[in-house]
Amino acid sequence: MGKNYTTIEDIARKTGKSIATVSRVLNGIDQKGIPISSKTKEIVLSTARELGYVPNFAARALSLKNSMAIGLIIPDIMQLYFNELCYIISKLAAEKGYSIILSHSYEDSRAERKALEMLVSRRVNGIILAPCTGDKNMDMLKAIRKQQIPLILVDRYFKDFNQFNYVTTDDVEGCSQLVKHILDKGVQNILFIAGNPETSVSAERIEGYRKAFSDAGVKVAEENIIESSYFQEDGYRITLELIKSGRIKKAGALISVNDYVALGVLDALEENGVRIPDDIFTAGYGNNKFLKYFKTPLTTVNQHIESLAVSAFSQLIGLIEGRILTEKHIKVPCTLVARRSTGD
Amino acid sequence: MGKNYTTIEDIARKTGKSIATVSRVLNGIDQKGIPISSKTKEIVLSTARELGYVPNFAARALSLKNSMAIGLIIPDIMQLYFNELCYIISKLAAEKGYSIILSHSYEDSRAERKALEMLVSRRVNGIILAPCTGDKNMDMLKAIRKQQIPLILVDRYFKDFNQFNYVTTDDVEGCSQLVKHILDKGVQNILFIAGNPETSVSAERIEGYRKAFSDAGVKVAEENIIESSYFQEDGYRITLELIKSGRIKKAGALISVNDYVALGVLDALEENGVRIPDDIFTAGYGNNKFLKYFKTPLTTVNQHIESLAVSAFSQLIGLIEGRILTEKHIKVPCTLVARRSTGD
DNA sequence: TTGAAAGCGCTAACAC
DNA sequence: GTGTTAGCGCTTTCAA
Repeated sequence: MGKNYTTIEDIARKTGKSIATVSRVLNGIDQKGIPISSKTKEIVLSTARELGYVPNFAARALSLKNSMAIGLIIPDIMQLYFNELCYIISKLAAEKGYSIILSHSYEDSRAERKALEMLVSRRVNGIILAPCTGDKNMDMLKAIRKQQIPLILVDRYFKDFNQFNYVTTDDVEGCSQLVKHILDKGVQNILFIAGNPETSVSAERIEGYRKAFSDAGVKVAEENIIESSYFQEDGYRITLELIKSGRIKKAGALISVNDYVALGVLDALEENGVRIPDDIFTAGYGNNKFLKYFKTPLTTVNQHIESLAVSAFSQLIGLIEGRILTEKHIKVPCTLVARRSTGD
Repeated sequence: MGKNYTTIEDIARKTGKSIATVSRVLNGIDQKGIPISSKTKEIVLSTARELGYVPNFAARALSLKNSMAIGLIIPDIMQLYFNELCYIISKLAAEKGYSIILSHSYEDSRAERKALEMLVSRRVNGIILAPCTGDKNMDMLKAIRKQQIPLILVDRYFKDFNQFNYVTTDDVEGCSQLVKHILDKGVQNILFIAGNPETSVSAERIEGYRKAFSDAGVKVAEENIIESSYFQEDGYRITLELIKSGRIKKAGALISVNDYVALGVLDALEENGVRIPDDIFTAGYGNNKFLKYFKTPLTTVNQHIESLAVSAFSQLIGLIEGRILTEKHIKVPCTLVARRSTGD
C-alpha cells in the first residue's frame, strides 16, 4: 500500500487544477448537478489515465464513511452448503458494487469473535453470519445490533433471542418429512446423528424427528438421538462406535444432520461391509449435488440454498439502505429428495 | 459506517489525555519502547472498553499505508478445486492477521478486470489470482507488476510472459500419466474435452495427452482433442453431440479437463444408457473428494491443492514481506488416482 | 511520559 | 465552473 500510488493531488499539480476539481471530474459529479467544463474534464481524465491513477479506497471510505464491503462469516466453506451460499452472496454483492470479506469460524466461537471484531473494525456495511454452535458471542452480536450494524443470520438462529433478522430453512418440516418417509417404510429404529442441540439447526431437526414419530404414534427411543458436531469425521467416528456396540445391527436406519456427516457414515459402513439400503437405510441433509451420482444415491433434503441466499442478501441490502423490512424472520421451505439409500 | 462509532478522540476527551497517548496505549506501544505510565494505560483501556471502542481500519490503513488484506480472484468457487484453494488460503491468511477479499471472474475477463481494479483500489497487500481464460487483462497485470503489488498466479499462468510468479500443477505430467494409463489398457481412441488451449492448464494437459501418445508410438487423432470451457454444461453439451454424431460408439475413452466437466459427461452418458466402464472409459481431473463414492468411482488426477495453496500463500507472504524468492515458478507434482471408470 | 500538530488521500460545504 | 479548506480517524515525529 505504500508504493507511491498517484493521488488526486498529483493529478491536480500536473493539470494545474485544484484537487476539488479533480475529485469532481473523477466522480463524474457534473452529472449530478455541478457543471464542469469539458476541457477540464478531458485533461483531468487523460492525465489520470496517463499517471495510472487508481483511487484509494481507504481514503474514500474514511471520508464517505462507507466501506462498500459486506462481511460473510461461515463455519466452513468446504461444506457445499456454505460453499453455494458464499457463491451466490458473492455474485449478488458484486452486482451491487460491494466487496466480500470472507471469514471462517470453523465452528469455533473464538475464531468467530475475531472475525466479527475485524468486520466491525473494517466498518463493513453489513454482515451475513452463519453462527457457529453455541451462543458464546451473544454479547458481541447484541453490541453489533445496538450499533445498528446491519446483520442477517443465515441457516442458524438463536431461540432465546429473536431480535436478530434471520433467514433459515424450515428444518422442523424438512426433518420431519425425511423421518416420516422412513417410518412409512416400516422402519422405526432410526438412529440420528443430530449435531449439537444448542444449535437451532439441530434443535429444529430433532424436533422434526420427534414430530414425525409422534404423528405416526410411535415412541421415540431417546438414545437414538446422538449428539455430534458437523464434520465428516463425526459421522465416521460415531458410526464406528455404533458398529462396535452392535447398535447398527438392530437399527433400520442411520441418518445424519448434514451431507458432510453422512459421508463419514458411508465411509464407516463401507469399511465394515454394511450394505445400503439392504442392511440399513441412510440419508443426508442438504442436497449436496454429488449425492445423486453415488453408488447408492443418497436420500437427502433440498434446502434450496439459492433462495435462502437471495433472501438473506436482499434482507441485508434492505437494512443497509434503511428500508423497513416487513418480515424479520424468513423460513425457506425445503423438499425431500428420496433416493435409493432409503430403499426408493 | 456512519453510525457514531467511538473514536480515540472520544476516549481522549473522556480521560483528559491526548489522542497521541490514547493511540499509543491502544497499540501497546510501550512494549515497543516508549514507556507509558500504568495509570494512564489502565484508565485509557478501561474507558475504551466502556465506550465500546473498535478501531477504524480505514483510518488506520490510510495512515499506515497498510490494508492488511489479501485479494483472491478465482473463476468459480463452486468448483471444488477452487473451493479448497480458497479454504486453505483463507485459513493461512487469518493466521497471519490478513483479511480475505474474495472475487469471482466466472471465466469472464471483464469481471476479472473489475475485480483487479477493486483490489488495487483497496490497496490490498497482495493478490492471488487464478486467471480466467485468455490474456485480455495482461495490460492490467503488467501494470500491477510494475506497481510492485505482490501478485501470485495459481493454477494457470501465461506462456508468453513468464515474469509473474506462479504456482501450478505439473499438468503435462499429470495428463500424460492419465492418458498413458488408458493407452496401457489397449484403448487408443481417446476423446478429450480439453478446455480452452489458450489457458495454460489446457495447453499443458493437451501437451501431456500428446506426450503419452508419442511415448507409446501412437499417432494422435487431432479431432479427438475438443475445445470447451470449464463448466459442467460444457461436458454435458459436448457429450450429447458426440453421442448424436456416433463418435462415442467408436471411442474407447472420453476424458475431461476437470472433474466439473466430467460430471456433465456422466450425466449425458447416463441419460443415453452408455455404461462406464463397459462401453467407454472416462475420467476427470482434480480429485474431487466425492468421486470415490460414485456408482462408477471416477479415475482422476490428484493435484494436491493443499500443497499448491500453501506454497502460493507463502510465496505471496514472501513478496509482501520483501523477501527475495528463490523460485519464481513452482510446479507441484500430481498423482494419478486410478479407479473403476477406467476399468481398474 | 505526554502533548501538539502534521499528514495519510479523498469528499464536500462554502466562497468566489 | 473552480478553488480553499475543513474534516474523516488514526499514527508518528518532534518538543517539552
